[in-house]
Amino acid sequence: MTIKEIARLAGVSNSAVSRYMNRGSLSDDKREKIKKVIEETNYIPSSYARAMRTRKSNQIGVIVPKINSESVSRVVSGISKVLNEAGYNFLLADTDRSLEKELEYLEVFRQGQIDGVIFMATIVTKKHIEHLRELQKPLVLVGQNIPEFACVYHDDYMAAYQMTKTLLDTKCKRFAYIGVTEKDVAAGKSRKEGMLRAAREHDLKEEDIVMAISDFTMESGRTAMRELLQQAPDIDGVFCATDSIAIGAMDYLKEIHRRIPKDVKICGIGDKKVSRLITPKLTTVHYYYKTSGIEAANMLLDRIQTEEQPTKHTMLGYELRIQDTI
Amino acid sequence: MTIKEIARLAGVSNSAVSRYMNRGSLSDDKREKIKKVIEETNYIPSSYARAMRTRKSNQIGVIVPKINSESVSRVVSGISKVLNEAGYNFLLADTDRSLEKELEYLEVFRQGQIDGVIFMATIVTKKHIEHLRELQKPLVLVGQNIPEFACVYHDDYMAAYQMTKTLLDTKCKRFAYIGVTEKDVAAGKSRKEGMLRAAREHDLKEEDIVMAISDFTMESGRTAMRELLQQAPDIDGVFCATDSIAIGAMDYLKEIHRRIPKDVKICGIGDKKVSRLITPKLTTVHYYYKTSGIEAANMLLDRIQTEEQPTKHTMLGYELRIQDTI
DNA sequence: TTGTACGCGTTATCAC
DNA sequence: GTGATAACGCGTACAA
Repeated sequence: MTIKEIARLAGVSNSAVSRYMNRGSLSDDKREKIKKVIEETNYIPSSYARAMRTRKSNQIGVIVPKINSESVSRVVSGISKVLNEAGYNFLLADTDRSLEKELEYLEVFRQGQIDGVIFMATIVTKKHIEHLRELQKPLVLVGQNIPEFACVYHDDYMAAYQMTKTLLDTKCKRFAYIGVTEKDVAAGKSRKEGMLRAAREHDLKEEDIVMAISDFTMESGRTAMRELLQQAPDIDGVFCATDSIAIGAMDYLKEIHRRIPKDVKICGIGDKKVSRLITPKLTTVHYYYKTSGIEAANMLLDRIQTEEQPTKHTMLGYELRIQDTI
Repeated sequence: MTIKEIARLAGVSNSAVSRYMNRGSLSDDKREKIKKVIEETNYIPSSYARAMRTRKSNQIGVIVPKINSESVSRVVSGISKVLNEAGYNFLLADTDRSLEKELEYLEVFRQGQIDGVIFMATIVTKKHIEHLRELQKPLVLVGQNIPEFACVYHDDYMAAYQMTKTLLDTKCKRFAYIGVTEKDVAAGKSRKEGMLRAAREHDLKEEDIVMAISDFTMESGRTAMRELLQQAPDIDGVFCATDSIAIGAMDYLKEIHRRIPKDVKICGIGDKKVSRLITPKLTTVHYYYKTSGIEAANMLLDRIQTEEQPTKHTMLGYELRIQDTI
């Protein structure tokens, strides 16, 4: 069924049918005729032709590092909610934490039928910046603060500062930090710097702090904890850049029968659901992941609908969740 | 940049450029000329025009009940892997467990630029069947077994049977079951029936079993456990249809100081990551969620590429994970 | 191998 | 308000 056939069957012109489907401005009798024919034939306009003609797909590209991760899937859930209500669909690109795949998808989305892109960033290289510039489509970053582009992110620096300060206030003697690569500015660099500020305020020098770099898995957090203890067996306070790391570290501490929080205090960032299920309950920082997805999607829709927008930066707050590991 | 302009700049015809972009059959000198012009101009063919012309979008629609759920996000991760490697993108539709939204999305995907659909089903009503029939596009269901359509699902009946049997073999006296609505055939009906078979084999009649219906949340599992204990305080064995329910139930049991597994034995299905993190570790059944996503995506690609396929049904096995709650 | 010409289905433009 | 017609950009049958 094409618009042409409908027009023929209804005894009107193509344009009349097109008007019927879109705005209006049509006499009532034609409207009736067309309505009847369309109902009889179950006519559906070709979204292919429409997209080609209007250069609008109503599709958003969403790039995420790992969909089967709690924080990411919560962000996506927020994005989904907003976009759907606005009549948009979205293509999900899961990069499995591969920087190359991120670049590839930016390219795919640049070439494809995509009205805008939400990019949940981790490590942002120069190449990333170049690709983002070349995108030439409305864009919002989630999770990282890049001045040049519109962003939604959390206050990692202050979150880490407050969490560390709270930990150090409990007067632990030997303080350790397990972070992630500083190439990830939000989770790596900012959180480390926040932690360092709190340490300084407690008269700790950087060289007094036992530190390790982990990746985003529990297993890696576990290993880091083990290695730190070999280096400094008297550790009695650990701040971890993420909950997964903290949970992995706790797992090891339990295994070697260190009591938490009596022997070792520990805390993280992210407030994963499991934090409240394990024993003892992990002290952590709540992040508004779903909200950040909602904010990002709304921001993107703004940018799509009204051009010449200034790049907006939205920084979300956080909330300390003091539980039983501190 | 259009194909026409490239042709003009290279001094060849449109079709030569088109041939260059697609198959080949072109003299080397023209090939060179075109290549040069394309590189200079950064020409990218319009995916809109191409999609319209070929009626292929290379886009798959994926409908899921809740993306921020561990099992669902694992399935999606599997789907993503396969589709991306095959050069497909996918639109993710998160229905938040709303049956209406499922129907809406089936309609959106029917009308839209979609080459095929993967539908992760929960409750399949007659309306669903109708919509699925009307879809007229390659389709694979995940998680439910509907004879009429291609499906990938787990052996819920046997998984529940084996898990329950193992639980009852530990000789608990008062057995309870917390399930989900039987409208969900896979998680509700099949698991219940598997459970019942094991119960019968242990000479338990259906009326001897204390039962409750929960939804898919921990909170609901917690409530169900509390209510069951009011009804039958001597419960010493609980089989839960999902891990989330079991974890919620455990949370309540711990709160009222029932020892697990000494006072009450408990187990679930799904093998969520957290099952191994809580104390005691939950005995459960491992499901191959990511694999089911991979299988479904491969099956769909088959159906897209070769028509006149018989509807295939793939049932995946499972693996008992006997841990500390039994 | 190469180029011409047309079709895909819609929306936009412009006369009436 | 209405209808003919021109784009939109690509792929391809067909003739050369």
